[in-house]
Amino acid sequence: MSYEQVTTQKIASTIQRQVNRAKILRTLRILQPAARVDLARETGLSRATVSSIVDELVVESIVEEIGETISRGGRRPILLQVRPGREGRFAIGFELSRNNLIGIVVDLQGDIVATHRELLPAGYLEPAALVNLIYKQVQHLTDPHKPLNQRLVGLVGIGLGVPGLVDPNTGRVQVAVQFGWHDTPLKEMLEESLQVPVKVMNNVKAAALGEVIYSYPSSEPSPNPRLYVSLGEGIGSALIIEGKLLSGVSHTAGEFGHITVSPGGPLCSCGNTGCLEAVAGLPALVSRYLELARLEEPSRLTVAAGEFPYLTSARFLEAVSAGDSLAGRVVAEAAEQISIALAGVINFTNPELIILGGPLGQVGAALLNPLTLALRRRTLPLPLSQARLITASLGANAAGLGLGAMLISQLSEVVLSR
Amino acid sequence: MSYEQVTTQKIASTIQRQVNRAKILRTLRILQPAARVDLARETGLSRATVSSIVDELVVESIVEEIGETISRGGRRPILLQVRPGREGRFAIGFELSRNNLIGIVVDLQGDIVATHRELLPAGYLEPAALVNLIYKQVQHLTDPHKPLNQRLVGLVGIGLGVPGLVDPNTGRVQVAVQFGWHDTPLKEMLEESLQVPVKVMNNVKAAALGEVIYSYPSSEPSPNPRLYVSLGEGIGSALIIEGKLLSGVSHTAGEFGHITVSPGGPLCSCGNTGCLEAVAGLPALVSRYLELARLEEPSRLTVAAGEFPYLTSARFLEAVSAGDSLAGRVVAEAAEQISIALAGVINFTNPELIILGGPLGQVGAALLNPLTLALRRRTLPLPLSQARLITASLGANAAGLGLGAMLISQLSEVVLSR
DNA sequence: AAAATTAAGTTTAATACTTAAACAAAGGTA
DNA sequence: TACCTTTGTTTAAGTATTAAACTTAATTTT
Repeated sequence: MSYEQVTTQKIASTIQRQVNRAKILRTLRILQPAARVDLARETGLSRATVSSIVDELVVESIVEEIGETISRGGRRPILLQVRPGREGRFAIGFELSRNNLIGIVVDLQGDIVATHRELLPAGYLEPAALVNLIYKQVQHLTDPHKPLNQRLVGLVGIGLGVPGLVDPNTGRVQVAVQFGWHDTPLKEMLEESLQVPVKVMNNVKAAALGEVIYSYPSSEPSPNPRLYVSLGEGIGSALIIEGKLLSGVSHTAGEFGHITVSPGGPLCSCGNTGCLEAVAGLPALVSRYLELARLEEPSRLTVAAGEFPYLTSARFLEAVSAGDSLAGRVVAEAAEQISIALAGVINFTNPELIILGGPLGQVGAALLNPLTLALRRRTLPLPLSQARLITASLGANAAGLGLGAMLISQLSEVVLSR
Repeated sequence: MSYEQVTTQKIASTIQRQVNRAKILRTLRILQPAARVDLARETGLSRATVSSIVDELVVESIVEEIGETISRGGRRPILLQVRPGREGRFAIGFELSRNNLIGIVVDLQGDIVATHRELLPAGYLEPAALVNLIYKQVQHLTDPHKPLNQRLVGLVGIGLGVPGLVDPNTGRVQVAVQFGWHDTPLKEMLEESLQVPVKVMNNVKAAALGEVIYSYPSSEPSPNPRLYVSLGEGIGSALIIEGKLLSGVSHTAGEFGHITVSPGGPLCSCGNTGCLEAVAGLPALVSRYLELARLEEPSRLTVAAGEFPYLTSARFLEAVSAGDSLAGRVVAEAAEQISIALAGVINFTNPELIILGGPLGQVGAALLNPLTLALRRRTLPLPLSQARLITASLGANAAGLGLGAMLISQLSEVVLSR
């Protein structure tokens, strides 16, 4: 296997070495461009050690020299940087949704090097067919100037975000309703096909990782919780602590849509009553809009929203953005309900950052204004004052970026076994 | 300072050494009693390395040889164990409450070696007075057979649980209403007085640590979330992941009592309406009991609960335990409300263990039966099926044990700087 | 312009650890 | 008694780090 021969990184034998390698790589990613002295000063290691490790990293094409800089009264420092693009190390993150497969190449600097979007054929998607599709996309996404058998050189791994319940440790998709999958060993299949490490996880969680990592670029993972909430047809969330996702025993942590916000309220698909999703998921908002319209202003039904059976979530969101006052009211009502669940989670986790994503999460002021007002009522002052509330910014790239960045950052992490 | 000379542990210089030391100590604590071979087999280290590190640990009186065991066809293995009692290393955990200061000595095996309970003088307690009290208790709690200036030899550190808002990193008590403290640097004061490392944290969180650690004794910290909920006058909780407490940006994580469970319900002291604490805190239950009693069965007022002004939380709980049906109804109503908040947190964190503590949390079936029924309605099936619900078991020792065990376990942890 | 100084990076010698392999100790088995 | 096993220790070789010396290459001073 040419891949293994060329890129298998010579495993730094001692833990000491691994720790120092990781330290240097992390420091360089933050300080870059920087000289060996800078790394020595910042890491506390001797210049000799830094030299030795940097040499290793250069041989492994993880780091490169980019010329000298001005002297400050002595030998010129040689500037180093983490190697950008597909010449160095890179990772590919994929997001699978009902209709699309989006692939994103992330380099060592965390930048996007290439993207590819592919429409999926309608109908049932076999796991094996997906593996094939990804195999082909990987060819598209890798360096076209390299010969085919060299394309995977430098690929650290690939990640895949799947809408469904995934065990991120085994990479098995336990349930993916949209595709009718049950206990599908996607990680295994992909690793066999591509011969690179594969990470499979839930797509919302992958998106959360992306939004969180790129919300404070190039900084260290924070020890404080950061929360990502996705508001759309369904409502989900993810909590990230020290750069790691909270997964839970059965990998369902982050379940946000089934928090009870209206005890005794409408019946939810889960069997409980008054779940957030049942009152503030997009389908519920569309129904509520139609209900109010029929009651109060039947004229609207044909103007902004189209005939009764044709009001889709997308059209509803357009109406909100266009400033439709009735739609605005519906969103404001939803904000009230969302605030109940969100205030609970803010009180409970005391996060430093909350990122609102998903179609509804990104409609802007129509949601944010009533939501922040309601949160002020329902949240304890201290945790609320520490929580920055922002809107997601990566769009459809979030999951791919999250997975890519995660794989990249694993290069500068040390895992102490046991 | 004789303390420093005798016990300062010769800092194992390299990271490699630290990691291996920690690995061996952790393994021994689990396998004990065990021979050097066993440790080598289990840790994957060579017998030579194990010998060298064990020798070090014996010199530092952390480990001791306890004689030979039967041969299996060769030289007899020499059994080792972590040194028990105050001859080896030990830690002291204190819990401060309104009326008591409880101190507990925990040894390397996690066992209680000594305890001391002291009634606090009524009235305002100066921080300096507390420091003095603790200083004296430490004398009581250490080995009476040793000369005074040798008593602190082997003391790894002391911990203190305080009812109030504490920054566990700086050890400053930000607010402790019961004692009228504001931004009090207790850790600093105690370290200056005692010359040992001090950890100060919130008492409920310390109790959570204790209950969680001792619920699965001697096992490794789980990567899955474990939740401790304290139900009493106030309602609080703590979430523990990988053996570490979720603290939050402003150290208020775990706030459970101010989750909205009854939107538009009764006004809470925090300003919000329908908080869990406002409807299921003990004062609310007492009021509710009196309300129902007056309405339905005025005769009870003089029987089980005493005259109107004399029904205390304690008496109410006695009535519950005695099987008073009206009190049972009140608790069942509270269980319904608690289930709303708890279901939300179970869905959100997907814990493997939930420990109910606090006076109300431990009343037994009167709470557990309606609570488990309600949880079944409000929680998603998968997370619920994975969550084991148990009752706290350490009583007043929980916080002290938690702090002691935490300090002890830090001996076998490696912190990678930066 | 030569000499002195400064700074970056490399080499070297000393030190610290780990490990495989040899060895010693102390038992069993045939 | 001879031989094998197992535990624990010692030894020699290999891997890493570091302080200090050294090299390289500039700037500053005289």
